[in-house]
Amino acid sequence: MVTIKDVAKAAGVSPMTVSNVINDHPNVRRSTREKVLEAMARLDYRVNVAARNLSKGRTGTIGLAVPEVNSPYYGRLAATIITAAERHNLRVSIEQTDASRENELHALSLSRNRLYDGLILSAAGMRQADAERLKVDHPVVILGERIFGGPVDHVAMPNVDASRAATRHLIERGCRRIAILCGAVEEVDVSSLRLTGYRQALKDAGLPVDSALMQHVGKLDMHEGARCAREMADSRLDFDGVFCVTDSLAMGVLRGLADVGVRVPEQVKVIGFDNVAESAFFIPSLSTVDPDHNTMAERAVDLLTRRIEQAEPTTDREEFVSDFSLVIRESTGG
Amino acid sequence: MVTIKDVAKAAGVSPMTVSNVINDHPNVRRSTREKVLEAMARLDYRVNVAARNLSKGRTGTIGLAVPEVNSPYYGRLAATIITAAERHNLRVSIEQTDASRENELHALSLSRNRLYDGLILSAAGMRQADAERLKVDHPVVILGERIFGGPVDHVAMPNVDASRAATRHLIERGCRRIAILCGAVEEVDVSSLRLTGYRQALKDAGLPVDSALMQHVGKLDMHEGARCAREMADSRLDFDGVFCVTDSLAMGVLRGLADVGVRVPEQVKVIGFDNVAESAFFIPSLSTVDPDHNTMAERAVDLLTRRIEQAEPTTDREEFVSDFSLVIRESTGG
DNA sequence: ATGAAAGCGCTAACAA
DNA sequence: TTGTTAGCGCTTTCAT
Repeated sequence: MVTIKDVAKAAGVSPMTVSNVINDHPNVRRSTREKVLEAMARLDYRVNVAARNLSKGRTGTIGLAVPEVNSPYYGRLAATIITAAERHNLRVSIEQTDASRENELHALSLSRNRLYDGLILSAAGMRQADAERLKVDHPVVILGERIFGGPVDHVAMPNVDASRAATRHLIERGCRRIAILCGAVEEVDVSSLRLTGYRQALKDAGLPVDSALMQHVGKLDMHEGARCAREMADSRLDFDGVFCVTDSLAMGVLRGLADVGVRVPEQVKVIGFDNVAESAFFIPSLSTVDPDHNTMAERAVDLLTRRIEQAEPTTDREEFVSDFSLVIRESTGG
Repeated sequence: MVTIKDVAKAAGVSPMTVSNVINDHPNVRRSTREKVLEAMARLDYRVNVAARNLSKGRTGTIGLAVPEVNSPYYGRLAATIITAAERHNLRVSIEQTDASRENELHALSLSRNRLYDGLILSAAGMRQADAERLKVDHPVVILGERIFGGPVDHVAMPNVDASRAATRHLIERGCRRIAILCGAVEEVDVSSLRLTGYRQALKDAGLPVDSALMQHVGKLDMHEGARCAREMADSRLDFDGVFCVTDSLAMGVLRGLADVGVRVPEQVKVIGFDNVAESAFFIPSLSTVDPDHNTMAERAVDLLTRRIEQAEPTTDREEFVSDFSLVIRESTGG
């Protein structure tokens, strides 16, 4: 293993000078720099990042805890975050939490073990009551709709407004009996917030809010969407529109409705939330809400790096809510 | 920051004893262990992983270089690898290469920087001629169909056999003019190998190999699949079956054919390769090849950890090819 | 069973 | 501009 000392010896300088060259410090004479670079190349020297980290008290890595990386939504999030982190010269280590509270807390403790310089936690299992657990000695940015006003920076979606807009769109397209597919509604989360927007839109339009039209599923995935859609149709529930709180659910619904011969958008119109890549290619293509993923991911990384680089901890907290836009496709009549 | 020394002082023992406790070494008296554990808890001590890594010459992290994490195929691969690595107490740091040769070589150099204990490289840009570049001083496992017989362990898919089986399936379902959608065929890669299987199946069945039916696209993604399918239909190419070398391409093809009013499977049958999650939910659902992702990912991690743990480097190399199965769905007539 | 010494490879702070 | 010193927090080795 070639060390900085070996290079120093080979170049006839001190280890410190080699370090200065490696780190592009200004006070190195051009000729010295060249000598050192030549020696580095000749010996095929590589910095030992562990040693540098120990010395600097940094790891150069941030953690990203998401429920699962293999989903259109979190996959895209992870991809964007990795790319954004690269620009700050940070690597991203991924933790899959399976949306469990315990695993999310575990990810927090890993960041406390100084494995990461900071953690981006996409909370899906923790509750508002766990907010205090976010107070760790390393920077944390939280993503998602489970914890608001916590002790750390937070990036969220415009859940209520966007859901209201999505539902309003269905109404404008003539739907009068609009179902919503969401998860269990116990406390503040994706489902409860989007349900609120849905209710608001109905109220705005003077439509009744019928609890028979609120369908609660176990997981917000394609399987559940398909199953639920088939059940709704089989049970002869009267509905002409469906707002799904995620695109995965919505794609499942499209499949489920096709299974039982319900035509979309002629008989039932469907809209989702997330604008995942596949939604444009589904048949029919899926109308949806685009919450500006890129900005969200970049904002999260920016907030985190700001905290990492900031010398003294401060108590100000930033709450960032992204913009959104409606993407109208075939599933609501183009 | 609480260090091992602080704990030692608090517990009235030496730092070494604390270290022994942390690492579950046997030679520690029970009472001593308890004292130390108590002190650790009281001071809220956390090991400094960077320091441990420097000392041990390990990082506890492996690198995973994939073209992009936000694709159904690589997302699933990443998810499975992260889970498998967890079982070995390894974290996974993800590098996105965008399938570029340069970025893949860069990932190799990062692993040389001792950032990772080892690297799983899903090669999509490197060429057979680059095989020698895989000879680095840290363990590497290569995934994919670009480099065979290189200097490192290799995990691959049963490309030729599986493609042959997929094409044969189309023939058995009555197709006689079967198109193939693949990328540019310059050297050994996904496209060339699967094209070989396609040719073999045609030959087996005594069908002519018509180069007009071989469609080459730029990227193996949904956009290109849709575009190509529309062009094939618009150009009045005569075909009654399509074998797509990836599911992403195939989902695009389903969309493209729908755009121009071609019915699947009645007029044209379509089969893909990968069995990504979405393929079961597409309308029509997509027949495809399932290459046993889990085994592949686990095998890759197993091979890598074996190398990491092996004291002396050896020159034996393992070439692992996964099993496959055909998944028959609506797009080929159920 | 426990501890002392040395060092992993690097960099911050200061000295020359 | 360059070099010296002194660690970063941990583990390995060897002594006790």
